[in-house]
Amino acid sequence: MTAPTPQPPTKAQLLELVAALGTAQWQDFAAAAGRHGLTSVQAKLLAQLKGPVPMRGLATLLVCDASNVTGIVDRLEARGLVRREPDPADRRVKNVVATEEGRETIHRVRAEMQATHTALDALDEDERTTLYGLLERLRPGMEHRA
Amino acid sequence: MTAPTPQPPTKAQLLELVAALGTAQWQDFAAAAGRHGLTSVQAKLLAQLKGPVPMRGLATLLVCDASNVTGIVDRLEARGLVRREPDPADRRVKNVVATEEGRETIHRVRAEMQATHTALDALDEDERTTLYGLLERLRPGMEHRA
DNA sequence: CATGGATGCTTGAAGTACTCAAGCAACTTG
DNA sequence: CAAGTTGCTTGAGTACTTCAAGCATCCATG
Repeated sequence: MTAPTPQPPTKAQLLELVAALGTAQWQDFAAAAGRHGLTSVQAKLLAQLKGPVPMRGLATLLVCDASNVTGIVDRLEARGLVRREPDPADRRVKNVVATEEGRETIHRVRAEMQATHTALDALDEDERTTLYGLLERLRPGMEHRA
Repeated sequence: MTAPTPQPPTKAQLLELVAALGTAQWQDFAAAAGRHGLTSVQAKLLAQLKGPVPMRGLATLLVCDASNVTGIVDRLEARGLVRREPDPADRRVKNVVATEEGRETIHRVRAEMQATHTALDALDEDERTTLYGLLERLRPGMEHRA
């Protein structure tokens, strides 16, 4: 390992590789979600619900218009995977929470991302640590999109 | 760097980080595409056109139904960014090629992914090489989706 | 070479995702 | 309390997506 300095990849190559990996993981996620009757967008929303989140918060997390969230939550609610609860402190706000079934479903979706899990198994602990460190350094600049 | 063996991240953490990065890059791509009047899907299709590609090939590359490609190419063709050419060897096939304007457009979109470029600039050559190597090892398992 | 079965593309129907403009309710501030 | 702000929904319009059908062309077998 730590090979004898191979040709450093160009930024373009690295970019393409990251994109390819991201796409592959997304496909894996979408396929797993599909097996549970969810679209990838619905699953992604469900994945954000560690606790109660107001509609507006979801729009921010998903980087989309609030009116879009209404529809997605409508469909998830129709399936009994989430619930809208009134916010005790502000009557305008509706907090979305995952139901027990919702939590189980998203948990299974994550567990069933076989391609992704298998891929990660190809690395040992040290490599994972290194990778994590490098990726973390990549993150900051990616966050701040106006 | 190469810190004194910090806690190795769990697979879940690593997974989440990769997902976050993928999402950030996709947002960046979508925003850049939007500035040129393209949806992210249209831009993604355009990005596949290094040479002539039959409709069916595009469906395979984008992992979607062939009938879906018809619509996307229709809209790109209406904007003059791609062209459908008959295949000399098989009259059923239509090969899609990017026009000069199409090539320029996708080139600019890539160049304008500022957040992504800035993020990659945070790494030096050695780190990029290491990262590339690790990500490449991740790829194989991600490819084989039925 | 005729015919039956693939294969490549398009169309139409139906549902999801997405944005923008408007509207209503509720909060906040002067 | 009035005016402005914020949170959510609705409605219109477009894009994306799949599936089922249909047409043209290719290919293999007899």
